Amino acid sequence: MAYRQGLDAETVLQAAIEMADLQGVEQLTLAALAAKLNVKTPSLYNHIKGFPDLRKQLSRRGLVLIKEAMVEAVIGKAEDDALLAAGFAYVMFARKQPGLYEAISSLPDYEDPELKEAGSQVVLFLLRILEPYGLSEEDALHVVRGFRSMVHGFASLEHRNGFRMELEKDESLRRLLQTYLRGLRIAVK
Amino acid sequence: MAYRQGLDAETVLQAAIEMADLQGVEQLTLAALAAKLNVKTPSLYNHIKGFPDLRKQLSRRGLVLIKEAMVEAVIGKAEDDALLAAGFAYVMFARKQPGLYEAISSLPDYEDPELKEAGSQVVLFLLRILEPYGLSEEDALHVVRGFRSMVHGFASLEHRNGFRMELEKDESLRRLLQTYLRGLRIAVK
DNA sequence: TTTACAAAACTAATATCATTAGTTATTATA
DNA sequence: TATAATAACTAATGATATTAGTTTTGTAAA
Repeated sequence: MAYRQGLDAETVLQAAIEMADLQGVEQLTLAALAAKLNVKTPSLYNHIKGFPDLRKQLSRRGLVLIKEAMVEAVIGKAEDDALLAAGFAYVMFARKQPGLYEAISSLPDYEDPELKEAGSQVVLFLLRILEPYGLSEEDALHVVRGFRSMVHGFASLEHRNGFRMELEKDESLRRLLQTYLRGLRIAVK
Repeated sequence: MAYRQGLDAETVLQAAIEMADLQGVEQLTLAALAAKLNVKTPSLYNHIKGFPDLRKQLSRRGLVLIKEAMVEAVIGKAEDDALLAAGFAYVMFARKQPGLYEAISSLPDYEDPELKEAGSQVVLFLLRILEPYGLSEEDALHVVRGFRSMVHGFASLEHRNGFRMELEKDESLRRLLQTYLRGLRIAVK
């Protein structure tokens, strides 16, 4: 009805994030998104390149935010404390923004330069936390892979209700990370 | 053209698996599947309930097969050796049948009874391997969650090219599992 | 052997998507 | 004030899954 709704790219992205978080990234369609924004579907094309592009933007935003959450969480912490905090921050993010997290983990094409860059930031952050451990570069990279596998696997399984037993989930995560870190200490020292 | 193509539910499922493994589960559509089977799309409905049902069947078959792969891998092995072998079998399965693995990890609804059952079989299998460790039931369940997180996370990241550094992937997986198992030994003994 | 029925394929139609082309109204700028 | 850029629109297209109804085929009963 009203021309000039006042939309811009960021507003569209925010609405998409909200919709993904609330109803799952599968339910995110341009049709539903346009309706939410009181606009006809084709109007969205003034602000996004298309559906795949929107999905990519979600992934990128998710990667940036999850890294920021980890950075915030490790303030004033080092070594095992920092890794534990970073791991919990990662999983908490997935809980709080499930749609955005789904967007990260169901990536369109990871070859995209912007996504590559955002992913690298996560890796570089973890490498910095590992510095005090005095690992070789190769060793540190293996640890980063291990850490990412643990937290992503945990968040992913939790998100799809993969943990159905009556058992405290935070405790499972704490034990997973601490058991790994304990093993790491022995390997090192 | 020819009536009576000789299709049945299993043939349709196999073709779907093949298509998912070859081109990714995103590319799996009823239209493409019907074309591959030399049949019109609506004909598929004689053998499947619909698209969501087909996806569910893929997930279930994947869960069954990945559990069988782990069972086969641990023959003649126990404790750490068995867990390591099971973990590698899990990841190898994801590499060999990427579409089927995607189907497992992008599950539609995990609340479905058949999927629940298939998932439980995986958990029960892991619990049996953990028996010799003499853990309490609660401890064992935490370990199962940890193990599943590690291998699923690793397979998932690897599948989407999440590991971009020049670094042997099998070695990363071996270190991840062994580091965790080492930590577990200390916690226990 | 013939007939009847169930099942597997079909055609046709609908609804929901994303996307593109072309149009109109609004805002900003020259 | 006039012009240009832009954000909305309508209309149309092609792909998708799904349903309804039809035709053909295979099988089992009479």
